[in-house]
Amino acid sequence: MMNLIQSVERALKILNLFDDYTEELKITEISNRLKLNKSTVHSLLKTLETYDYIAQNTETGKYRLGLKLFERGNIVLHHLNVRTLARPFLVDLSRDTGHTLHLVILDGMEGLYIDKVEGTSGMIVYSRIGRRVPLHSSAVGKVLAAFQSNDWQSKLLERYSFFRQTCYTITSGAQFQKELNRVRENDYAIDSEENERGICCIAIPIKNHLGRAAAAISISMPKAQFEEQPLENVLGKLQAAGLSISRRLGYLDKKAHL
Amino acid sequence: MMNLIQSVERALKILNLFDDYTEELKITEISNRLKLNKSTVHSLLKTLETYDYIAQNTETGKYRLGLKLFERGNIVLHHLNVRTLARPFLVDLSRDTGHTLHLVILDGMEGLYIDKVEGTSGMIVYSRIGRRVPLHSSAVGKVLAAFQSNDWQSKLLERYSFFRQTCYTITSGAQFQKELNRVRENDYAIDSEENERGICCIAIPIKNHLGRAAAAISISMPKAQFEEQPLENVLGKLQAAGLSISRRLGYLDKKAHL
DNA sequence: GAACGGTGTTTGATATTATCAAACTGCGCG
DNA sequence: CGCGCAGTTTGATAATATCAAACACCGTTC
Repeated sequence: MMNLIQSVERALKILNLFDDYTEELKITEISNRLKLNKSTVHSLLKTLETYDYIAQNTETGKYRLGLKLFERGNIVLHHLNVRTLARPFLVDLSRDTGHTLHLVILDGMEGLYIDKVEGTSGMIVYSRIGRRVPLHSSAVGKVLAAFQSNDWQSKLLERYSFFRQTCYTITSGAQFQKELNRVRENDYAIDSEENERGICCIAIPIKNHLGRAAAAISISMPKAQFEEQPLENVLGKLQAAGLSISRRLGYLDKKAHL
Repeated sequence: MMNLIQSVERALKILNLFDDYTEELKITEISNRLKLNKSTVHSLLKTLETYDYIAQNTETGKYRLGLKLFERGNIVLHHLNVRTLARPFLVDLSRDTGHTLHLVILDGMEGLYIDKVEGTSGMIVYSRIGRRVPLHSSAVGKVLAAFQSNDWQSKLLERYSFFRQTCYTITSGAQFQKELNRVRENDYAIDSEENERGICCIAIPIKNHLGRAAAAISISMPKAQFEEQPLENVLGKLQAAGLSISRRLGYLDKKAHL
């Protein structure tokens, strides 16, 4: 098909190594993990450093991610003005309910957290801006998938692997298809311990001018609280916020043809 | 000195092209600007795209920055926990005063915006998270430079170019040195139309355990408002916030030896 | 204080690999 | 229909990334 450039690939693989490691990496560790010669890694690192994509700790000699990534990342973010539109709503919803709110967009076959407002309850939610979340086991994922075109959904179902996260996770394409249809009808999605034990979420779509989901907002809470109060309490507030944001994005309330 | 890897350099230069251009770029435009062969650029772009650092608009064929940068950028951000510490203070200060607040860190010989809270007054401040600001013409820049080591300052003054931004900009090393000494004594800095006509700023340092500036916070307002009310009104609030954040970073109130 | 194990760094011969021009495809427009 | 202008693919060529090995440095250990 296509010839990728080896050295660039390797450079990007180096950047990707820092995925879960907030810690700094030694040059030898990088070369071991990527099975590359130490001096090759060194050249790559020095190139990345020159352009500020990597920085070296002058004390220890170890390497860490550079500030350029941060700078460039925020330019990307600027494209996604959904975030600035949504933020005040997330803040309000979090204050009203005490729970944690997330804003998530679709990226390939995953959801990508682009904003988060922590609740006051202090419940720990395993998420972070920039992290990813599966489509089949999360409320936001279901919403994002539900409001895409039928063609997109078919392609997704062909390729997707429904790995199990908890004992409640949806693990078949047929089940997921039914769930998506239900989400389209209801205009919201539920995750009841399907992604993480003890945690339940409600999510609603942010729709664009085509009626597709440009993003999804979710509220996360412990199972107990989710069960003891009626769904409508919080769902109404979520949907009101979702509609306001969607309208500002150009959504026109019409029935979308997906 | 050192051999950088050409193809990686070129790939990073492509990413850097998107600096001020939120618009998408055509492959031919990229090759013109970097004076590279079209097919070379194509290979580079496809490699970057495979790793999600570049994305192609399927409609127009044009290229834009990819979401991976956003993801990686937020990992960098996570390192800088100054931001999470400072944010609530910025929000409060903005609500109290109605003005725009900025959080800036030192990166090389420039300031780098890492957070911003817009004021309610609706005044337009030309800044954005990820953007850079000169050290010699901004209040935050003066603060960041003032609270570094003497060695660092000497090196800065040797190399720095004091370009003019407005008719009030400091344009000589001697002047700047005097200004830095004043900032060290007062523990705050002023920018009165030195960076942008009509805009004045007050900035204070966030200090680390060594007494160095880990970051700076500034408040921006129109010249008229800056002149009509006494400085102390807002300066006191800023300094209180600065001290709280500095203490959480390990600052111990002692006189630093810089 | 000499030898060791651990860093990151530099070197230079080698063949792999990125590069370029040119040809190709596909789209929109007159 | 044919022109112009996109992005893409091709393949010969030479430049360039790569590797192993040697180097320099810093602590530790004997």
